[in-house]
Amino acid sequence: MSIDKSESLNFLEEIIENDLKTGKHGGRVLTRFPPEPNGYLHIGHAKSICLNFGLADKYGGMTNLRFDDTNPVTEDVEYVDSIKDDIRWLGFEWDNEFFASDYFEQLHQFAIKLINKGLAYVDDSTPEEIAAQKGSPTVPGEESPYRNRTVEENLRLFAEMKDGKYKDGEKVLRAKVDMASPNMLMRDPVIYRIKHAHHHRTGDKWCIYPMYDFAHGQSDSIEQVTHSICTLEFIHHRPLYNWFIEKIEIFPSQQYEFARLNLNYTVMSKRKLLQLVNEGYVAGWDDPRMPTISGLRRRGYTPASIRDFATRVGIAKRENVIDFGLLEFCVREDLNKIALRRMAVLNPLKVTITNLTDTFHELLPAENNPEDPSAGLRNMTFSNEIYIEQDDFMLNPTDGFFRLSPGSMVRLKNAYIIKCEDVVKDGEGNLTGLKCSYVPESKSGQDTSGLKVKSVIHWVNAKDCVDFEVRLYDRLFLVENPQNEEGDFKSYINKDSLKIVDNAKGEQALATDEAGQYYQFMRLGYFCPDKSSSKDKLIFNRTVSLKDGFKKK
RNA sequence: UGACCGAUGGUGUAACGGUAGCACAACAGAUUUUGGUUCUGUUUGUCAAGGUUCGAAUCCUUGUCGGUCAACCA
Repeated sequence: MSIDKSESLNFLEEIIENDLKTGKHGGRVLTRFPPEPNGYLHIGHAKSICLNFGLADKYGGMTNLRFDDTNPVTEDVEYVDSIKDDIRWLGFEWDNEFFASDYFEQLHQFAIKLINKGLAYVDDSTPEEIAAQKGSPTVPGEESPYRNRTVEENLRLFAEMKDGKYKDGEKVLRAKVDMASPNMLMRDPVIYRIKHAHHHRTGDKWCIYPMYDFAHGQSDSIEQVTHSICTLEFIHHRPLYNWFIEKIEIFPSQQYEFARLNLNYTVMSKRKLLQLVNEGYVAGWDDPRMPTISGLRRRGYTPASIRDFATRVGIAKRENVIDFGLLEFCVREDLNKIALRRMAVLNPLKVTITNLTDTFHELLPAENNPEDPSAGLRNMTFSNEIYIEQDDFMLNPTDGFFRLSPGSMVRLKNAYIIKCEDVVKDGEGNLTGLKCSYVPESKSGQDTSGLKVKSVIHWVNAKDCVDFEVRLYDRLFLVENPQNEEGDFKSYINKDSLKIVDNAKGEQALATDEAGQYYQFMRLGYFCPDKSSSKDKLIFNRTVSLKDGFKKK
């Protein structure tokens, strides 16, 4: 718990530091992360997780994980498990694991207490009638004809609701607040509804379930959460949150709101992400193009890079759209320090070294990571037949292209300088290979040739390289803000967001490295094995390309 | 024709009445056996109009613009 005056604080840190200073809650800080188990977590949740756990960590507090499972029809244990996996993978461990459904008994008692205080009533109106009673933001609501039932009648009816005497939708319990409030949420909100549905934890014990507003704040209060942090759209719920806590007379947790994360070229609502999954636009919640935590993990993002991103985007109350490039910056920065360097060629072009015999074989040492000498060296094999990248050769080089072209020289990374002597074409005039000579005295680290070349390119030994598949990903959407465009957001999906390269060639180490590595394929980008990759069929996902300093016109 | 929240470079975010700073992006240069990394430098900003004050991004007023709210979702 260090409070450094010179560091700038976000508004939540200011609130907490002020609470600490005034001794509120005896200096205790308790936050919570409250997902509903009805979908997978996404990068926006990661921001919230980092915020809640980060704040507790910074100020010596604790964080609970609480599943907000008050709607059994959309929730499932599959989601509970994935959420826990994702939080742990991000690097956080919660102090307590709770479920709002743990509190159904207490919540039920709270409802009875409100009825007894004349602050809640059973309403027989239909959903349409209730909606009509609510009025509109500019027109005050009108009271339900059932609003003034006696306490005894409300108690009896509510008990009958609980006992399953009524069908779904037949009756609801409403809080008696103020039908004329300018805040729509205060116009006698529904707090309990009948759902004869099986709950993933309480089974068939209940057929009435509390609404969000009647569960969230009370759950915070039961746990004695001090700082209940949520996103901006809940700001209108705060008066209700406080009203229930005041009327039920329980621990005064307080709600604070911050702006949710928006990322350009993607969507960030569980409902929309679910559509992409269900309608087959992506391969699943963990498709590497998805902004889900599981998708980013499969794509090759590191936990550290996501935490760093969550810090860099900042915490404030204004709407924001973060450039996807910032996420890419964060992952490149992390991967640059830890990724093993390997050589791979995505679009192979055969090169025959003319002044080397067919039996020539040499081992050449190569650094595993120039940013980290402790990563050591591995050997690459070299022979008279290699593959280079097609993009590294131009028959008629444009201005500023300083790789290989007829007559030019480049260095093969960690190996020798070669000179392009001739091109090989098939019967139809298509380029099928190159003939190059190598300079024996130009060996990497022992170069006595005195030659200076403008470029260094990657390569693999054609005699022992491994074949594999590479999946290249691009942004999922063609427009920056798909949900703000006309029509269906799915019509803006980028059809070319996945490109499969099935004839990539890699150096032998790729076949023998232990699983689960983060790689940089030299000059190409950062890659990781896909979860479907096996010894028999290697498959790599491109996490992100390297920054390209060579801007082609 | 309501209520609430917000407005600082292209994008984010600081400055808490006293020099508008930082990061990403962009651009230029240096270094480089990855056109990567690293390093240096440059461009770009306080929504508007009034007011308070010696002094306003900051306080006040009005306006403008953006967001949110009318699920038996969370």
